[in-house]
Amino acid sequence: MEKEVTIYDIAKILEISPATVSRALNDHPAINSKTKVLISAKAMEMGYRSNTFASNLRRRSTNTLGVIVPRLNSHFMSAVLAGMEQEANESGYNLLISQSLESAKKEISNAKTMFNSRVDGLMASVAYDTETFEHFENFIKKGVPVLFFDRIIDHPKCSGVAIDNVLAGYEVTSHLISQGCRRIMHVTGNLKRNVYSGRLKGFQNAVLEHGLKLDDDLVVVTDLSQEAGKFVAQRISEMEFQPDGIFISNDLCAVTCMKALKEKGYLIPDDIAVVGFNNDPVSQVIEPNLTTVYYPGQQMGEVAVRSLINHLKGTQPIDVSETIILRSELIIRGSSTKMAVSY
Amino acid sequence: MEKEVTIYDIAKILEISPATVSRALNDHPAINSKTKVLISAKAMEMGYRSNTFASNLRRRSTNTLGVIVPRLNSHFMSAVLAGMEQEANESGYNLLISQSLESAKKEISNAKTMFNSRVDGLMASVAYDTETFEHFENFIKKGVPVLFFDRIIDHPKCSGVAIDNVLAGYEVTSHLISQGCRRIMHVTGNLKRNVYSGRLKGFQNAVLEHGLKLDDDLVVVTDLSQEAGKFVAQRISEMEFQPDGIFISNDLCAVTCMKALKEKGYLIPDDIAVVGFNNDPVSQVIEPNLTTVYYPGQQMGEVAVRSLINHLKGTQPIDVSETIILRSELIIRGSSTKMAVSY
DNA sequence: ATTTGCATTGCAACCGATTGCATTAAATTT
DNA sequence: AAATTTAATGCAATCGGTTGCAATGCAAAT
Repeated sequence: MEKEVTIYDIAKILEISPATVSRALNDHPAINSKTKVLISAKAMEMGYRSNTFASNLRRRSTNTLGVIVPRLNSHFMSAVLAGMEQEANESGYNLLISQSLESAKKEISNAKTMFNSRVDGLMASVAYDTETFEHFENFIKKGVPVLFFDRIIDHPKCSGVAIDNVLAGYEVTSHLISQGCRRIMHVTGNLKRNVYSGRLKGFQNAVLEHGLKLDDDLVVVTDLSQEAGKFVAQRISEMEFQPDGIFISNDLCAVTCMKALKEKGYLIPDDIAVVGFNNDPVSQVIEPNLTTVYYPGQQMGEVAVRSLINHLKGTQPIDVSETIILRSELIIRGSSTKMAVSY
Repeated sequence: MEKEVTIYDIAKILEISPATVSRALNDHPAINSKTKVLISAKAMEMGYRSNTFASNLRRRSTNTLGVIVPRLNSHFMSAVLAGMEQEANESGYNLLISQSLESAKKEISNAKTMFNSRVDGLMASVAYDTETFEHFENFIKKGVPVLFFDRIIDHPKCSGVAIDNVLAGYEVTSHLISQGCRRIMHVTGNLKRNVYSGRLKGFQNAVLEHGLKLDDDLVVVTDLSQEAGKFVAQRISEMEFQPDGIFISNDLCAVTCMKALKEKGYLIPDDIAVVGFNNDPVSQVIEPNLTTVYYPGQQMGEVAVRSLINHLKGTQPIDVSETIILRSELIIRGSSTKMAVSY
């Protein structure tokens, strides 16, 4: 273990005060530019590196943003994280990432860790079964901005970045109806989460608006896992009045369901049209290709970080929360395009 | 912004010294157990939270592990990260994650950030075009352990976690040969990276061992992107002596290639058998399902963290580097199973 | 020549927890 | 009862930057 070079070492060698060294290295305006050059050259030469802790301790900020996501290993989330990382990195912030594994308990524990690590800001996409808000309240009390993304919680003091899930759900459903579907099933996740309740809402709006009937049997709440996809296919095959269209709130689940339906002999889209959500790579591999909703994960991550940093820098007042709605896009592919549409 | 509670506040109220408070909270053996109870109760009551920076500054350690990956948004990487996060979390460590986007330059800059953040240990999977080792050298000089995973660099002072790529490449190729393939193409990535050079080596070994001919035309170095998949399909269709099997070192690329080949009228596996690598979800969606090599991302992440922490805790001496080889598994599916094998 | 103003730099007190060493009180031994 | 351990706590220095305020020097203004 080598000894670290400190600003005191530099100061001693150059016979100036540590304060000047500190200011010079931080490009403080009161320092003569020649002195700055001299100091930074020496610092470089001596292999100096700033001690973040000493700095953080004194400045009371960490230059670190916390992120809590349900799962790291989903196509969408990794896109979000990639965007966050890129944007944070460009602004000189670090990212502290943890996953709740869809458990409220772990989310609370993660939040506590982030809190103790004194992150400057927190970004979270909440777990399936999160009910309370208490673990975020601490941050707000201390003036640490909290921003939700994708799975957001509506709170007057928290910003949010999401898509218009109601609209997306509405568009998907309208599309299915325009393709001739009259009995559409909707497979969704925990309705506590805005993403799922919103899409359901959009689904219901579209169904009603087109004069179709809402049928409780046609709304299936699952965990949207691949197993759930198989389960849904099985359930459909056992139904008396089978649906002619399905809207599944997750591509991986939708694809598994399609595979199972195909195995049971259903023709897609003729017997049953299918639409997913997320534009996961698998949607372009399944035959026929899966109609889905694209929404920009990478961009969502970038926007979230940018918004949070604006708050931190005071560009945006901290007590003004904003909700940013990103555009989503229905991508129509073979799984929902009935060739002969008869009205 | 509320005022933070410090050990001094607790000390003042209880009329004891801050030193005792500090020791009590850290469960120091020299402190009376009744005093401990008293102090921690008071700390809890006052909403005390330890200031990590003050502590880090004094203790000269951060409880943080750095991770540098080529890309966050790949199925494999997110599995690795999920594993790392879980294991680190359980051991009380935080994760600082950044991506190089396959650029050596960004990797170097990321390494510098990690270095300045004084991570206790570093885990890295190197970028496509990384040539130098210098940016890791700094860590080693300071006694910070560096561990490579998946895309590893062989260095006497660094540990590594990976699979046996030579063996995996050998198994894939032998399998294709056993299915009757006699002219096998291998599509791979930058050969500077062990994962690709290893698999190529295994490929070559298998080809030679079975008395087949090595043909330079049949080894294609690409970036393994989806575009590369299309490109390969095009190239095959233009070849005079076309291959009857392809081994592509990445599932997403392989799947795109398969799709393109199917569009061109090739029958898979009968005209051309295809094998990928990684067991990405798409491999089970493409028709026919893609034969591939599974290797445990989540587990790789867990093992990496555990190994690093063992080094840190001194369980494992820091100057003893180890290379852990995880088992990979060939998963045979339809894309490479020629029904009638004729010898 | 004296005053005023500005540009630089230094002093010294923080930030909050940790820890070697000293101290005190209580328990044990002789 | 005196001497010696042992247990428990306190003192004060330390980790390395940061920053309000004071001090210095020199040029411009009066």
